[in-house]
Amino acid sequence: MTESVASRRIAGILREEILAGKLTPGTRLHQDEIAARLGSSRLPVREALRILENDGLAKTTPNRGARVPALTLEDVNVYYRMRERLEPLTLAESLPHLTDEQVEAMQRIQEEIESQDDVNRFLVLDREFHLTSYAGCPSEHLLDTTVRLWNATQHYRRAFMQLDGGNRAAIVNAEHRLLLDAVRRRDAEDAERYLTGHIRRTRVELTRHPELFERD
Amino acid sequence: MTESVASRRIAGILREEILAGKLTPGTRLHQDEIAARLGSSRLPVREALRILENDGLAKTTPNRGARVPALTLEDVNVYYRMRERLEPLTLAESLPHLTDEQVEAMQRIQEEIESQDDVNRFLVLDREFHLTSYAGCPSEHLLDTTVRLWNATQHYRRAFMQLDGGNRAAIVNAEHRLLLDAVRRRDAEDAERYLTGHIRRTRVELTRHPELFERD
DNA sequence: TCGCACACAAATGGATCCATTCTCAAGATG
DNA sequence: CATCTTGAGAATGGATCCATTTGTGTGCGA
Repeated sequence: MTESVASRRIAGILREEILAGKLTPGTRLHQDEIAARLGSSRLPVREALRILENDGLAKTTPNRGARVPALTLEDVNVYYRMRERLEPLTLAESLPHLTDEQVEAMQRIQEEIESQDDVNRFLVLDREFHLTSYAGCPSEHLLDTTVRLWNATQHYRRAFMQLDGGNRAAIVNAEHRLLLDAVRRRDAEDAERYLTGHIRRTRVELTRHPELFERD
Repeated sequence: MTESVASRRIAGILREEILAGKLTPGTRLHQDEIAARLGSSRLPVREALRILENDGLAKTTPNRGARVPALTLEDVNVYYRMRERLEPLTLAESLPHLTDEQVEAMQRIQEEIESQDDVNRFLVLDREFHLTSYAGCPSEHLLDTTVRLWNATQHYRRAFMQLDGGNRAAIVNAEHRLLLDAVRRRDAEDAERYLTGHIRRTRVELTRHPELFERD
């Protein structure tokens, strides 16, 4: 068993299911059902739900159980503006510690992004591209916070891409190319600028589609 | 009973004790001892520790229990730089929704800050001053993240103030006055600038005292 | 026919008990 | 004499059982 503690194992499984889109916002997370499905008692499930709550992937109400949070347009807008401010810091912290191998990995990921057009594959690769650029960040807490923001908004990125994903590939690729070049040069100032613009443009486009979100 | 759920009640009590300095970084959090002290079984204590972990006020290692995290100078430095980027956003979001009564409350708090010189009282009032300025923030998540950053660094602010708190009161008061004036004018640009400077100056001074932190 | 109330069912919260893992110290062995 | 091993004690992790709360459905009354 790779993960010795059941609660972390269960949290990991549920996290993957939520990020993969199998559990969508609004879905009720029944303790009994999850415990039976994953072969444990309800106790580690309860702890797993707390862990997911920390990740922003579950929201529990006392005596009323847990759900995958359904965000409003305003919620997602704020998440993205937090990302615009925080992720450039994460990247700047990471840059000096990034190895040449990691930069080459980003290069290969970007090439694969440009050579295919499956939406779900893009989501995986895009996440990998950016998280690789943060891999050198020496602050565990900053990195965790960054990943949390990615996770909490993952569903809405997917919904947006499935809406009209293809026609913006050229813009994304140009942004990634500029970002990658700045990273390769270890130029934090340029990298921060391109990253901020990348996140901001995505936010603006994403919030043009109110139909993707909960009503207030 | 004001708090119907035991785990939240216990988490609240422990949070207060940590913020008040009764439980210092490095302190081991024994499930049995806490359960006995607060009159419950170990189960809600375990959930409370998870809740505190989300707040950055506890860190649990599988099979080895929980401790109040002891931060290094680099950790606190990063926390503060996250604050420099995030809190101006929180304040800008809050500003349009702040009531005149809340601005007056900030005024009264600042006056009390200037009229006394007890370190612990200052810590409480300073926290109240800033959190009041964020009270209008419509995004629960952004506000929670902000409070988390405050909580996680609270101990080191106290240690710093107890070191040589008094002689910097004039600077803090000037910064607060400028911030309060910008808030009263609902001037987000000025408010963000003064707030960023306030946090940054505190970080620079704080990190001049490596003796306050864990060695790496 | 509509509305309120009571009751039953289902899900979560908490307590107790058992299993597992880690720590630490004492003793044996090279 | 140092180091590795082993075992006892203690603390955490997990399972089962019971209590409490919530939500829903049915039946009675107006």
